Amino acid sequence: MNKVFKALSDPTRRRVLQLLRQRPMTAGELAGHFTVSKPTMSAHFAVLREAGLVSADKQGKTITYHLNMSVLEEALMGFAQVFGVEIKLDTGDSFVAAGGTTTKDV
Amino acid sequence: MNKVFKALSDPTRRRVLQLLRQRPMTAGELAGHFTVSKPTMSAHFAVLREAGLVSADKQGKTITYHLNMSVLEEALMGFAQVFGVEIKLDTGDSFVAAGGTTTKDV
DNA sequence: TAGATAATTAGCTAATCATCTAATTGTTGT
DNA sequence: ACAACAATTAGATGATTAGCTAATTATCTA
Repeated sequence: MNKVFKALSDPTRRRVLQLLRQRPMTAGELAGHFTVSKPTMSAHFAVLREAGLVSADKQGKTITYHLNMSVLEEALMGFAQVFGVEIKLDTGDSFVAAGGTTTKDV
Repeated sequence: MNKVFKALSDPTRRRVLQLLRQRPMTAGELAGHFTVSKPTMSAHFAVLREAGLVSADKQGKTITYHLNMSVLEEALMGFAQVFGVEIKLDTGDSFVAAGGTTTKDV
């Protein structure tokens, strides 16, 4: 869980996740959105991978990254729980609630 | 907002926030919960202060820190919004919702 | 097979960070 | 005024981090 927070602490990495929210992208495509060098981006990808926030799929000579939304959600859930913040995750087809010692129904 | 995430990226600081969730505490009292030196804790407090996550009240020779729940909530809201995660904050007397481009009522 | 392309790894540097001890500031009580 | 106490600031150190260029690996295609 610490790795997730560490990964999220960098603005570049947060923006990578944001980009991946829309659709999976290759490493090069992602790198094109930033001014830093490709090897630097590669390092950012590695941090995100190790935190489990993204997964890499190799197709031929390109590597496509996609967001692991569940890991992001779990981190958010865990964090909210610790701070007693009611959270409802809209996973697309259902809601899951977490947090709040006294569950106030809405 | 970057300062908030940076502040949250350290486990010690996250635990400080957790402790302050229950009740305000003095710097010394907080430091008592950790094995690191008081100056180190003081530095952690400064990071949390600069992120706006805690506020300091000086009473005589002691300084009492308290959690700025609203800042924490706003950070969580902003983050959730960016990732399209529906969030409901239980602020004690009302709920506030954020996130989700398509608002599914529950 | 050679050249081009996508991405990573290697190796380095400058900056930031968590930590420590020692010194300083400000407040209280005798 | 002075000693004790709470906390911070000063200054130093070792570790981590974000960034770069150059080199490497793996794949595709002419």
